[in-house]
Amino acid sequence: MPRLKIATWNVNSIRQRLGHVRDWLQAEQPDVLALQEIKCQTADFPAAEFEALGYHCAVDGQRAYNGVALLSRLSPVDVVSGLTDFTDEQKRVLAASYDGVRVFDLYVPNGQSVGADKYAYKLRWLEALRETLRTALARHDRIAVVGDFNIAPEDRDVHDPDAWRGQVLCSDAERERLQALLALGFVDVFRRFEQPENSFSWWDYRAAAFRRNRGLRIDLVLASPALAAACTASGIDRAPRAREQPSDHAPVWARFG
DNA sequence: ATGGCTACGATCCGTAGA
Repeated sequence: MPRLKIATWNVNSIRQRLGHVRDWLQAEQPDVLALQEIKCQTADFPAAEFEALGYHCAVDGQRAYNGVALLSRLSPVDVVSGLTDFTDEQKRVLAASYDGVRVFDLYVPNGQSVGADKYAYKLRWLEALRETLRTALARHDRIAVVGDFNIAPEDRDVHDPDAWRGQVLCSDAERERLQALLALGFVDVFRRFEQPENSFSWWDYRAAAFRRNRGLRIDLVLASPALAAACTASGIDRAPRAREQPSDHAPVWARFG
């Protein structure tokens, strides 16, 4: 089992957040950093900036919305975009292997509101994800599934569970689909370790939500059984969220091996 | 008080996020 620090960060535009990401890479030295909402075409991704820091880039971008990228110390192997048997114009999934560890970078659809067309798309998308991961488990022992899941797994992942109950990101149907991933054997490694109460990974830009710690934990690191057994630590780094012009998400990381 | 803020791509507002 290689020693790996794997992290995920929804950066809400890589062009707006280039300085923050560069600083965080240098400070935290992750082996793999999965980015979501890069919001640029693949050709416009600032790959040279990261290559200068010693990172390889695998990118699946699109104009204005969505877009995912994997930054890594090791060269990515067997890079695959998208879910299997699910046609999608939206760039939300990128997978690659590093020293025998398969990493899936996900930007799960937001869903807008319960009952909306986008919500139905989100649920279908999560069902296709389950099939993709079920197939992957048959091929790979060590799998990390990381990203912006846009689902708060439990009430303790929500600053005000009563206000959020039944709302998008917290609805039973969404949580059931997340549980269906865990039922495949994946582990939410953050909860394998002692964590502060009210640990969140996203805070609304509005109403001073970060200062008041009114957030949700919706960015996750899931690990297959064999990889979870090698997990030694996991956490959320709130520091970048406290900076000027932050992403609304914080980086979430886990150490393996 | 059902909003608040930020980014995009188009303009000076609409779409989207969560």
